[in-house]
Amino acid sequence: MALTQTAETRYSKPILVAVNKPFDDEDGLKALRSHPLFSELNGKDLQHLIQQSRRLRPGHHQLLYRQDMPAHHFFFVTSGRLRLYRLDSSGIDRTLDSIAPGDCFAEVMIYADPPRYACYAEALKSSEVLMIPVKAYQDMIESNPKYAQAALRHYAKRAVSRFHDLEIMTVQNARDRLIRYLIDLLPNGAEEGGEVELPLPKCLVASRLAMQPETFSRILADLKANGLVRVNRSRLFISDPQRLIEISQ
Amino acid sequence: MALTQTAETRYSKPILVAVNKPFDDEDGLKALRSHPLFSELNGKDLQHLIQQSRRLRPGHHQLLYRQDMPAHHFFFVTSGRLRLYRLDSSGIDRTLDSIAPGDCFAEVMIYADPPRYACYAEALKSSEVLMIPVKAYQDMIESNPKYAQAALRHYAKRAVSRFHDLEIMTVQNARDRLIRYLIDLLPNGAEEGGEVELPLPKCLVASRLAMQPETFSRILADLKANGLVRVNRSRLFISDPQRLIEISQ
DNA sequence: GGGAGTAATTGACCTAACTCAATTATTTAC
DNA sequence: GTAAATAATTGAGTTAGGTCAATTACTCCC
Repeated sequence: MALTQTAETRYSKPILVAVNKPFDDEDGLKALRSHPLFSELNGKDLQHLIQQSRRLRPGHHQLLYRQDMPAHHFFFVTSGRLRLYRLDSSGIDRTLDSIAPGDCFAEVMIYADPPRYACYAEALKSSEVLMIPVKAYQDMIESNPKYAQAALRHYAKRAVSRFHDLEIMTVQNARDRLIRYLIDLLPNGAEEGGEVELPLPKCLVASRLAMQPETFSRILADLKANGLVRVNRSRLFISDPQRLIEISQ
Repeated sequence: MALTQTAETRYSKPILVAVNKPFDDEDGLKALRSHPLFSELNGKDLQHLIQQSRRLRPGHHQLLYRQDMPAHHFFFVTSGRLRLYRLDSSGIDRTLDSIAPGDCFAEVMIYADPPRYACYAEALKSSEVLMIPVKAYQDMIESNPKYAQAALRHYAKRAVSRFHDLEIMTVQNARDRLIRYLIDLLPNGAEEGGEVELPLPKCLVASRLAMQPETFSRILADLKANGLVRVNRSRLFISDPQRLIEISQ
């Protein structure tokens, strides 16, 4: 596999630059087709888009882009796990989002002006990612305006979901933020209990929720002691979400 | 002015229901035309949209909608000041955004499914707001696909800006969140100093930044004592943003 | 313009959450 | 498979920021 390495940071492995490699994976293609940004595309347009894209296979801690870099591509994940984060002047690393297979990321930069990445993106384990040129997608939408409807729905949904993330962060205490975060991970929300898998290692969930790893650990230990969650590594079992919500009044 | 009052809450004045009233205000129309969601529309389409819309004139503490209500309209502000907030189970009120003339709000709900408002919206002073039926805007875009481009740019921008808001909230200490917030209010960012007006009363800025009003007051007093900001009511003068950033390492 | 209600400030006190440190698990890399 | 690196947990001590309370300053009405 032909890869070249460019710039490096003291926090992560160097940025990965892919040499063209066909995206012919059956499962990957299927996943792509089921994403709202691509599901409306006809076979020819999708094929054309894929031809202009490149496949990346970043490993653990490998950077895909860094904040403030010009954004010429956006990404679709077919396997693995990634995270978005920012670094402030004192080098503190703040996790903003986790990315799973089937997700798109940096896609909002398609219409940013100037198009620069708003954060860093790194793989948390070996992943496979399709790197799509912004221009290719834009051109396609422009030449086929009916595609814009689906994109519009996607972008609006993304804005709503960021708004929701923001809402959690206005909760003033760490315990309640964590509870809100866990409830959101449940497939049916607060409706019924279930098992959830933390999408990030605990120390990064802590960072995402603006608390220290020690605080995260203590809160979780306390919820466990009170029979509110059962913990097995990064899998949590929540039998009664309503009770969790009650104690977070 | 013909208005009817419906449901009420213990937090705000009742929701305002407008009876049709033409939107023929020169300045208002001009403001609307300069918003990305409307600037591309031709005169006829814009006129048609306005005809289907209603004008509201909410007063202080008047509610425009409440969270979880079905969202049939979105809004454009021509004068005044509003805020978006959520209420949690214990009745704590968390401010999520401030809205100024020239802004649109609840517009992301156009493509939500199901379309329900994600928060409350209330006027902070007498304001004038255009209430646009979601369906009217959707129909117009669908019949005129080239309009979708501008909408797409707007939605993407909105998603980026929510992401940025989220980023501030991952900052762990109250002082640094406040500093980041102030820098963002400066017209040129950290580039050069200037005067900023808080878009919300101080107690609501505190709520927006997940801190208590007392904490806000103390931090601001401290920044003032250190010559970092000069304070005059809700107007703050920041002469040296770089110094502010430095101390927030 | 005066009174009611709300917002802002300040002090004293307290506690949630941070820091530092040491130990034990768990991953990752060779 | 084993060593090295990283993540998680737990304890002890400290502090930022929350809480409660009292005072002052605004703002919005009538």
